[in-house]
Amino acid sequence: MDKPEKEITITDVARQAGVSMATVSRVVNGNNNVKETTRKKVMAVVDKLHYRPNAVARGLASKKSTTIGVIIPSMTDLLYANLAKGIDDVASMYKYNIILTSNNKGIISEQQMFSDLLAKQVDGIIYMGEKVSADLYKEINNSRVPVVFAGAIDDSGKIPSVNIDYKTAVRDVVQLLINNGNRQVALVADDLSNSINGKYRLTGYREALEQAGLTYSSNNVFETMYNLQAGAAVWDVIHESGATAVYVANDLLAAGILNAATASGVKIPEDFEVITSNNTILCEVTAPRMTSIALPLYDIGAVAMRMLTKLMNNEEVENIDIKLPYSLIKRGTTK
Amino acid sequence: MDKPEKEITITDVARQAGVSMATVSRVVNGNNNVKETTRKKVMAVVDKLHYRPNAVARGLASKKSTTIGVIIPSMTDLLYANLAKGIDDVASMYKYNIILTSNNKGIISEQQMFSDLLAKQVDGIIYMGEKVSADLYKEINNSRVPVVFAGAIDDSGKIPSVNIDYKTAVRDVVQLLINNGNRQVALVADDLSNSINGKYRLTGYREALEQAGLTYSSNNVFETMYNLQAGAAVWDVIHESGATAVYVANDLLAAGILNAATASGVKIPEDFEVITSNNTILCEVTAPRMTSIALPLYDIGAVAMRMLTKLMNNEEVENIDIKLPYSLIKRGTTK
DNA sequence: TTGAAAGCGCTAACAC
DNA sequence: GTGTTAGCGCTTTCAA
Repeated sequence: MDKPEKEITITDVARQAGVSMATVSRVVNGNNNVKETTRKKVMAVVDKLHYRPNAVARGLASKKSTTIGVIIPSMTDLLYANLAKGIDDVASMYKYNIILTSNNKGIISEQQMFSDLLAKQVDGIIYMGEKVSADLYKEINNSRVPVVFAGAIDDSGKIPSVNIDYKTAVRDVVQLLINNGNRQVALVADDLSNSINGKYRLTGYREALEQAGLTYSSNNVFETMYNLQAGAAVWDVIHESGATAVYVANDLLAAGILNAATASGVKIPEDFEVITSNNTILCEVTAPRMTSIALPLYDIGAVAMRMLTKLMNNEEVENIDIKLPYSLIKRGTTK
Repeated sequence: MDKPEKEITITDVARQAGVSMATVSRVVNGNNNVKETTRKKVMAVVDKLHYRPNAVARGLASKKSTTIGVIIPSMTDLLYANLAKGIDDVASMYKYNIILTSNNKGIISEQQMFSDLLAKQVDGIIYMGEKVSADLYKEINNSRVPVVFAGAIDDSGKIPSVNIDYKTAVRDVVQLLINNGNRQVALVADDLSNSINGKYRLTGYREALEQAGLTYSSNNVFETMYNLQAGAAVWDVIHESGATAVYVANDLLAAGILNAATASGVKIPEDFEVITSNNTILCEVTAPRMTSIALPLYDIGAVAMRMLTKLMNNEEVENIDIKLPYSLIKRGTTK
C-alpha cells in the first residue's frame, strides 16, 4: 500500500530525464521526430516513475478526448446489450473509451443525456433509441461532433445510421406464415409509435397481406407493455381473434405469448405459429425454441462504431444509410 | 443546421454579462455567494448563448471528473447487465457519468483497463469480475481513488464489496434438494477456479451433503464451458452419473441442462430437479420455469455505487463487506 | 532534433 | 459579493 503522495506528471519526467516537456510529450505520443537515444532515455524514466499521462489535461490541450458517448435505451435488454457489445469491441480496437448513458427511469431526457455527453467533450456519439424527439434532433444537428444511429431509424435521412431492412424482413416472414396456410396472422409489438415498428414493420406486414390477397385489419395488430406478463395476456386476445400465427416485434413478448399458448394446451407449431424478431438467447431457451429473424446485432453495433471512427477522422464515408443483411432462423415455432 | 463557429466559453459569458469569470463560475456551480440580481443576469446570458461548461477543463482545474469507471466481464451476460443497471441508476442520481469497459475478447487485461480508467481521471471505480489477478490487486492498492467490488469477492478482505452469502445460499438449496428425496445431487459451474464458485458455492454444497450424512464425491461436480451447448452436453453426463437433481451456478447453463433433460424425455421436476443461481429473465422463459436463488442483482449494483459515492466524499462507511439478503424463488423445476 | 512558451477553459485561493 | 490571478497537466506552434 504505497500510495504515492502526488500523481507524477510530465514535468517530473522531463526533469528527471533532462529534457523538455515537449520532448516527453513527443515520445509518449509516438512522434517520430525524436532521436532514438533520447527516446530510450525518456522511456526509462517513464517506466521507472510509472508515469501515466493525464487524459483530462491532454483532452483540454488537444481538444480530443478519445472517448465517445453511447446512448442506450436499456442495458438489460438483450437487443441493446448485443449492439453495445459490437460497439464496445471496435471502440476498444480504436482505443476509444465509452461513456454509456441509459435512459433507465426516464428521469433524464435523451436531449439532456446528449448535452451532458457533449459537455464531457466526447469525440462522437452513437445513439440507439426508438424515437427521436424534435429537441434531440435539434441537439444533434447543432452538434459539432459526429453522431451515428445504431439500430435506430433517422426519419430525416440525414444522420448516418446502421440498420437492417425491417420492412422487407417482416414482409418475408409474414409471407412465410401465410404460405404455411395461415389465413389470419397477428402482429404484436410493444410500441407502435416508433418508426421501426409503426412505420417499417407494420408496412411490411400490410404488404405481405396485400400480396396474398388478404385484407388488413387493425383487429389483428396488438400493442402491449414490454414484459412477459403482457405477452401472456395478449395471447388470450390473439387466440380469441381467430389468428393462427403471429409475428412479434421482440423476443420477450414472443416468449410470453409462446409460453401462454403452450400452457393453454395449444400445440406449437401445429396449431399456432410464432416468429419473433431479434434472435437473442431467449429464442434458444424457450420450448420449443423460437423461429426468428436474425438481426446481425453485434455487426450493427460494430459497423456503426467503425463508421463513427471514420467520421471522427474526417474520412470519406460513401454510404450514410447502411442496411446490413439479415436472415431467418427457423426453429420450433414454425412448421 | 447552424453549427456555431466556436464553442462558447466562460469568458464569453463573463464578457457579455459584464462580470468576471469567477462570478460566472459561481452561478454555474450553484455557489450561494452571489447576489440574486447578478445571478439572474448571468443566467440570462448563459441561456441566450447556450453556454455549456466544458467538463474537461473543469476536471483539470478541480481534479474531479464526476465520472466513474466500471469494469464488467460481459455486457451481454444478464447477470452483469442487471448489476450495471443498479450502478447506472444511482450513478445518474448522483450526477456521475460512467465509463464502461468490458473485457470482451480478453485482448486487453483488466489491469490495463484499470490503468486506463485512472488515466481518464475517474473519481472512483466499480469492479465486477470473477478473478482478481495479483497485478490487478497491486493497481487497486496503489490507486488513489476508491474501488468497490460488486458481485465480486475480495479474498484479501480489504476492498469494499457488495455480495450475498453465496455459501449459505447454496447450502440451503442443496439441503432443499436433499430433503426432497434426492440422494445424489450434482453441482455444475462454468468455472470452478474463481472464488464465488470454487470457494463459496462449492463449500456450501459440501456442507449440505455433510449435514445430511451424504458423502461428497468429485464425480458429482461438473465444470463446463459457459454456453447453452455445454449445458446440453453436460446433461448426459449428469444423467448417467445417477444424480437426480442439480444445482447450477448460472442460468444459461441451467437452461441448457433443463432443455436437454426435457428433450431426452425426463420429466421435470418429477424425475429430476434443477435449481439455478441468478434469477435472470431466462428463468421465467424456460418450460417449466426455473427455480432459482434470487440474487438482488439490481440492489447489489445500487448499493455498491452508493458506497462508492460515500467513499469518494470521504464519508464514513461503517461496513466494508456488505452481504445483501437473498431469497429462493420456487418455480417449476423443483417439487 | 529539441526547447520555450502560449494557451486549452475552468476553479480556487486571495484580495478588495 | 465580486474580481484578479495563478495554476491544473498537457499539446502545439514557433524558433533555434
